[in-house]
Amino acid sequence: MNEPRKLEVLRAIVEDYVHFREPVGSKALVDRHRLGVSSATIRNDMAALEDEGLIAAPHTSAGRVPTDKGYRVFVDHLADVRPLSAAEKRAIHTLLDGADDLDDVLERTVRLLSQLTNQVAVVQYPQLGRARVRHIEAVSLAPRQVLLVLIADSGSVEQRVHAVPEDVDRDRLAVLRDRLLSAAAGTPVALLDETLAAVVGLLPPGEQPLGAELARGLVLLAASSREERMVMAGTAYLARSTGDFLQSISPVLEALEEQVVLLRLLSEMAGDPRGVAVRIGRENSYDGLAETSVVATGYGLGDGPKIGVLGPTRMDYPATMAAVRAVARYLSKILAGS
Amino acid sequence: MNEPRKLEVLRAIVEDYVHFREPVGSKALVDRHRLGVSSATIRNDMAALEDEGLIAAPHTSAGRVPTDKGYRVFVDHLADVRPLSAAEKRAIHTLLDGADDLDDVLERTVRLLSQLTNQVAVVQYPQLGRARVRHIEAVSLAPRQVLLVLIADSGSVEQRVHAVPEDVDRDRLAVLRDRLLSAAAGTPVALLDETLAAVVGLLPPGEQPLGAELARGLVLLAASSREERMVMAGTAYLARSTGDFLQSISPVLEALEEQVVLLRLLSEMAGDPRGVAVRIGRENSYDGLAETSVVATGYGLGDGPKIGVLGPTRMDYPATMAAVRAVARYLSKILAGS
DNA sequence: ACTTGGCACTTGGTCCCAGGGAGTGCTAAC
DNA sequence: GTTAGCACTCCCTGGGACCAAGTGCCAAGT
Repeated sequence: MNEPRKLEVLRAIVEDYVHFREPVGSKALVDRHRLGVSSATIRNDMAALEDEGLIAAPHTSAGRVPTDKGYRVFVDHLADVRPLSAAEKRAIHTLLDGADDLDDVLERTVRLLSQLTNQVAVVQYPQLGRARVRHIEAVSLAPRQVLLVLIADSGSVEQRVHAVPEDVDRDRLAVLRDRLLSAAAGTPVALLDETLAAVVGLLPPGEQPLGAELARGLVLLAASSREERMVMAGTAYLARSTGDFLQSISPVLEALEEQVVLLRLLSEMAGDPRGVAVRIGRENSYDGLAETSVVATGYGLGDGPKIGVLGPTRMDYPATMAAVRAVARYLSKILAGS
Repeated sequence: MNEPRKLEVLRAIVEDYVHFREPVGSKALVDRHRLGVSSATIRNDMAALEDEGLIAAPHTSAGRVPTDKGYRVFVDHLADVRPLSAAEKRAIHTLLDGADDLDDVLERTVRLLSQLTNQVAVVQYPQLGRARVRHIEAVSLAPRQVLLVLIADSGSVEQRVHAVPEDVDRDRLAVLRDRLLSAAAGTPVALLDETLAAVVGLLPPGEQPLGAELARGLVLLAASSREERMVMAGTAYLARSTGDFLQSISPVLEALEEQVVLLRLLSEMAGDPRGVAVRIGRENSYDGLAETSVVATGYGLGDGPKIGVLGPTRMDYPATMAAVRAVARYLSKILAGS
């Protein structure tokens, strides 16, 4: 058995199936690809591929369709991430330049990615956890209400009104805030807890309860934002990838609303050597996504927040991977610059 | 012709069609409702209703289906808003109590409404425009970067980092902020523009450029938040209302993503005497929503932000209207209390 | 003036059947 | 290891018959 050719056949099947959206047979294969052998030979190869579980036939006399495992082999061994076209690169630049806010940047990014891939795109907000504290603010609104603001060097700003047990005036609050800020500035948000606890211990006894309460509020703030939000766009594409896929659109929409599910999914996705991680069909532990693939990668520093695309397993992996990677890179650049 | 009975027939048709999701014929009608007359009589009534454009037949030998106009008459003259069941009321209380944040409240509310109606629910954020300024904060982050925070008595907090043309130190900024705040506190956010302009004029000449810049930033902040956000939940229900409706799910999803469209739609919706506004099918100017109805009402004070539900024209209007109204009332109460 | 039973008519849905097409697996020969 | 040929399987399509549901209308009844 000719191993390289067999893989070539798999590639051809995947490409044709993605393109024409219907099972592909041996004859069509030799017609459309220069495989240099006859359809009978291809049939033998296909039988072997089927034995290995890489392709499957919906019924006896239909062509073959790639299985999740088949896509996996395709993605791992056969797909080269196709570079974007010049027009696409231009689109990225024009759409993303001129955004101001972090919110605005993410919003535009996710729309862009969705349009590039014709699929649902999601992007995770930068995690405060990995960022460092840039600024802390505490403003007294009412006698026992304090507005706490936590600003990270990732550019994100979190704020919440926090109730405190005793009345505080402006000046007292300002002093406390300065103490907390000078201790916390520059420390990773993830360590805010210990850092603040240490400072509170050094406060004059009379100030300790209030200080502790403020510290608690700030830590809560950091935690509640680490419990992550995300933005998404392009849900309409789900409905447009009609056909058999349509029955399963409802669970997918549910998954998209259950942000917790999605967030876990994204954070589980380890980057592969080429920098883009792919989860195919049932590889996603979540049942509602059994017929969907997720292509994602991190952006920003380190193994940061994720950005990705979600679509039917029958998707154009090389193109999608390229788009995700390109957009993630550009996004990283923008965030680093601002 | 017996007018009251004709309307009764219309009601029966609407109810049955909503219930069984298939065209309803004269015979089925007399079987399921105590109309007291024979099917032939009903046929005559139905012919009349069809002449008036209130119902239509998909094809010659099918039953009749209400038209948009038919639903309109039903909603205006035949539907009494059915009170919620005790269980539903309990659900509202348990789900909404215990929310802290404004974000959290709205999030829970929209989920709740979606579950109550089995449809897509949307809620608009409170508009800063109608609220009054409670607090203004300006924090210098870097030499030429100031974090501006605007807090309204509606409970909403808007913040953004704003670039200023000259270096500012803490104290100078604090003085400026106090001037701005004391002038603006209590004025409607919508009038922030003029109010601040007046104060800036009274500043010492050296402070005017900076003051003007801060004022500009605050006005921008107010404006950008008035340009409104919204939360939604239950998109999965769209897909579940399967059938002929499914083709049109894609435009609906698009409309939901185009928040601008939705926001305009909601704000156009004038309350009707019973306090809940209904837009049926093509009454929505937006094409993508030609087969969807929107049931909405305002919450909070006056003709405030809107909360509503969106689903197929073939929906249970009385139940939906009741749910929307009940949830809106409870939401108002919660927001007023906090 | 309504209401009603009866009846002819229309039409979509379903079931069945046959034919065609696409594709496969296998075998035997190259 | 490759290829041609062939029998076989199975889906899809279209046509035809049939049925059920529903209508519109008319003539008769109240």
